[in-house]
Amino acid sequence: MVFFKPVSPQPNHREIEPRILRFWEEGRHFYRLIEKNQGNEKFRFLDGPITANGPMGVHHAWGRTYKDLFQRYKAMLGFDQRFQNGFDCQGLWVEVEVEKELGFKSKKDIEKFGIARFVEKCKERVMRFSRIQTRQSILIGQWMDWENSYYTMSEENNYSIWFFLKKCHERGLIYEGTDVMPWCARCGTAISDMEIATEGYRELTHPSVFLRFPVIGKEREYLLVWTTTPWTLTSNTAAAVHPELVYVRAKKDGDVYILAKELLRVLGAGAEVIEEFLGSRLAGLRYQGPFDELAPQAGVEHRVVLWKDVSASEGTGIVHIAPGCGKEDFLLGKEEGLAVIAPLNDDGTFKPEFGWLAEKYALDVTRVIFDDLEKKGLLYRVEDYTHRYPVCWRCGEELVFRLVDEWFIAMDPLREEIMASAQQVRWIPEFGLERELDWLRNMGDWCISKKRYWGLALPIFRCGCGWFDVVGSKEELQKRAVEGWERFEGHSPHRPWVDEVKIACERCGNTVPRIKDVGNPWLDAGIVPFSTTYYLTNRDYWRAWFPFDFITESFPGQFRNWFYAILAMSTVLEKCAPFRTVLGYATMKAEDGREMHKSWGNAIEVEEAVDKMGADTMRWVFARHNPTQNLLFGFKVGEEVKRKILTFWNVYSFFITYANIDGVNPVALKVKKEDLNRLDRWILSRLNSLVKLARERLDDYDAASVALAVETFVDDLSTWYVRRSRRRFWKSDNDQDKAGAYWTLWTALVTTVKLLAPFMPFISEEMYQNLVRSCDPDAPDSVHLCFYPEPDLEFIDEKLENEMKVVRGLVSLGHAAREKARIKVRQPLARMFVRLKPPLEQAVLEPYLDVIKDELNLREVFFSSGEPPRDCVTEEEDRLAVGLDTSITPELEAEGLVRELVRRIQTLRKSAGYDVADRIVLFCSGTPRVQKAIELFKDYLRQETLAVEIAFQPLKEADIESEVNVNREPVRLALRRVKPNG
RNA sequence: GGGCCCUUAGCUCAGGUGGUAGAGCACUGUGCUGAUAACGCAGGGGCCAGUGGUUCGAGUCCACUAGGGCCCA
Repeated sequence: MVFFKPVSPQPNHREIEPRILRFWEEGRHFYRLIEKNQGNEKFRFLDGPITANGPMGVHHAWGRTYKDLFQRYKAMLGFDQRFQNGFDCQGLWVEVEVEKELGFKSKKDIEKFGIARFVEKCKERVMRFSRIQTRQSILIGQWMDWENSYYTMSEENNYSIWFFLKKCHERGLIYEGTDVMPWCARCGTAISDMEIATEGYRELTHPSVFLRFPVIGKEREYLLVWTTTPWTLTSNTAAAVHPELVYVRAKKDGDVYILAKELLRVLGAGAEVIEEFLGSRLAGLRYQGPFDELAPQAGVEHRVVLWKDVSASEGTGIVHIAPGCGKEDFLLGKEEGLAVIAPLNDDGTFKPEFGWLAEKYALDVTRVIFDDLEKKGLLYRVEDYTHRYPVCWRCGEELVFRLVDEWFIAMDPLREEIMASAQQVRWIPEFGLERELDWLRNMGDWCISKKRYWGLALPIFRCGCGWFDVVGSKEELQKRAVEGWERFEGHSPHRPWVDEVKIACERCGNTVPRIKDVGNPWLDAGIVPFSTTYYLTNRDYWRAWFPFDFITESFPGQFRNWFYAILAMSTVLEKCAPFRTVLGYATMKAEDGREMHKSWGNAIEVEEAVDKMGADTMRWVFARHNPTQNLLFGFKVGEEVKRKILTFWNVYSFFITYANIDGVNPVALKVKKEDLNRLDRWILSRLNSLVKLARERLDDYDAASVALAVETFVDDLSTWYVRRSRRRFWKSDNDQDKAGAYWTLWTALVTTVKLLAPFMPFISEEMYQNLVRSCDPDAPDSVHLCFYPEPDLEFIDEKLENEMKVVRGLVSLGHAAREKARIKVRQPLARMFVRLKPPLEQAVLEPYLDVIKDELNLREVFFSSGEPPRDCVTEEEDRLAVGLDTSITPELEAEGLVRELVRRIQTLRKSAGYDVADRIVLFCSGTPRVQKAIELFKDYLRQETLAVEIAFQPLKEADIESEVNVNREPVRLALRRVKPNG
């Protein structure tokens, strides 16, 4: 009886993976897994939300592999889990893409289109891509409760943030501040530090200008200053010098210039130093500003101030200060009480009061400013300057610095608490903690507002009288609403609907609208430890699932983003970290070591990877990689990994082939431990050592060590266990030795398949169905419903494993000696001498003699403490030496000849299309030498070729005939299949 | 300017607690031919970035230098 489905020589992922997906869908295995574990001890995983703003990339698949792997592992251990996936929905990134779809250029286009319609478009886009990402995730084998994914645009999420902000307000942490912020004119919004530092700089070349500020009260005497942002000169109110730096007055072409001595070279040749002095002497010096004729400059007194941050490494050592146009300038201006001029509208154009510059875009006026300075005689020199300049991380537009009113959460009072939370967490790798603490030490106040449309509606209501309050819930809003509730009711808490609601000022009684701003999107992602566990509406549920045991995300960026947001928000709400362990992984690059870019042709899409290499292969590439290192991903590494999988598949295929021939049902095998031979016990020891390691390493969230150990094990299984055990499967006796071999190989395969299930869910399911379900109807009907293997310590025998290592080393030397003597393994040899490495006793290796003799085709192996006989071919390594006796007797030669013959006949069997178990009649004729060899090894020949009869007369009706040379002897061969007759 | 990580064979990477360098790919030779559009074995190829230290002994621990990456200012 045949138990197993025949196996193709190679796994076809294109056929297997979709079939297994259908199998899971029809069998509802995922939901049955959840039900099976319900009520057990919990494993709490929190999914960091993926931005649902485009198709997923292969780098997402890396993270999803970890997420799926550890959740599957914990599920196989029986842990109760939520399996909730998350989508990040709100924010500028979505708006930018929708604007592109609609062909919009600026915020005006959005307002014209209508905020309500625009917001609906944003929602639609998110829904579209969340569906696409879900489909992609299923393709890579991720098991999640897809019907129950969370969306950060949900009411639960938005109102939870309201609650959080109210908590902050109760602690007095929320304030409106005026600050100079990096500003994207196209997007019309400030860009926060968090966003800018991640990917917000580009190497750019701009024209820079040296210009002169006339010193008041002096003829033809000037401060020489330098700037790379000419538009900011319109708002200059001061010039800064370093108090301890040496400055000079230098004469050039009849004019006198003041600048740092070290930078005198910018004046060019012919400058003559009149005087040297410290910068501090310049303090208070008054000068004429470059754009005093503009209305906003009226009444502004320009003077020199002292500033320690002035550098003498570039420019002139005198820094132009415009407190309305630069962050540092603004701080300095505050200290020095300087006038603040804010020149730009939110679209980056000059305000109307800037005369001839009005409505011109700040980054477009460089030329006209130079011309104007030239006309006024203030221009000294223009030169190109290359520097890292901030750009909008979403739309790529160059940023300007703009004085704005934004809302902040004060972080100083929270800094220590959040740091304490961060220290409660186990960071993998460990340096993660230092990174996070470094960020926490240096972080500024959290700018939470954005002057945009699609996002969290900040629940801040501010009255013209200066009073403001934060509303903490929908219910509170309804209770306090004095206007517009009916127009809002029934809508999601988004713009424009929520803007209809107005409350009363508690100070002056006026009707107060919500501020127009939406929230920073990291608030959305930061609240999910609470919103997804119903913190506000179901405390019992929250208590059961909070804090989370595990999160895993890509390190770069997340220290200041998601890790930061969830730590900060959880610290405010519960004074603790919301997760216990975080596994971080590095950055994915293309195979050529460069970043993946569609335009460079080195980007790989998820679908393409799944189609070409298979989801399992891709997952294995990820799982075996050291997560702290950048991963170079591509089809080359895919091919390498595929071959490792193929080795395992070949062992599986080998087992199935012979188990079917023998009609073996492994479950019914009665095998006692005494039936197992040394190789069986060896591979079972290796197997159980592997299981033990897998458990230990996975419990420590270390998938790579397990994957690499599995690869080593599979190599041992294939190239040593199976190779040395083949004959036991081929032979015709169905004895206990054979049963032991089948049982051992089956056990090794099934256990490994279960070990691999979290790593490669498809192929392990495929193999499990055939290896286990085919012969054991009582077994769970999916490998993912099985219990994860437990090591049987009884089988672990370190001594045996070490001895086998020596044996394999010895065999390796034997092969090397044969190689050196150029005698193929097929030719039997009489003897090999072995000199062991001193502490090793010959008795220890005695039991392995058969294995060694078989592998090297030797009659005898002799151990000795001395050197091997002189006429031997020797090989030595690490004080272990072998000597091969290469003399070939006629009898040995005859045996070699028959072996060669066997090989030829096997090839013929194959070409004739025989099944491996078909019996044959064999015709064989040749020289007397051949005839004699056959006579001598007749039994061997029959056994190996499954010949029921060896004929020396030509066959009638031969299936295949051939004339060959065997060891230079001509031989005629013919085969005929024997019809099975019951 | 400060902090963190990395630097091992031509390429991609392994190398707990310090004890005479490993794998896969590629290359060369070769074997097997009942796992065969596979597989095995063998070989060449590394002063483990450099320099100092600790140690009987350092790829491994410490310091510094150089190159690469990330973060902060």
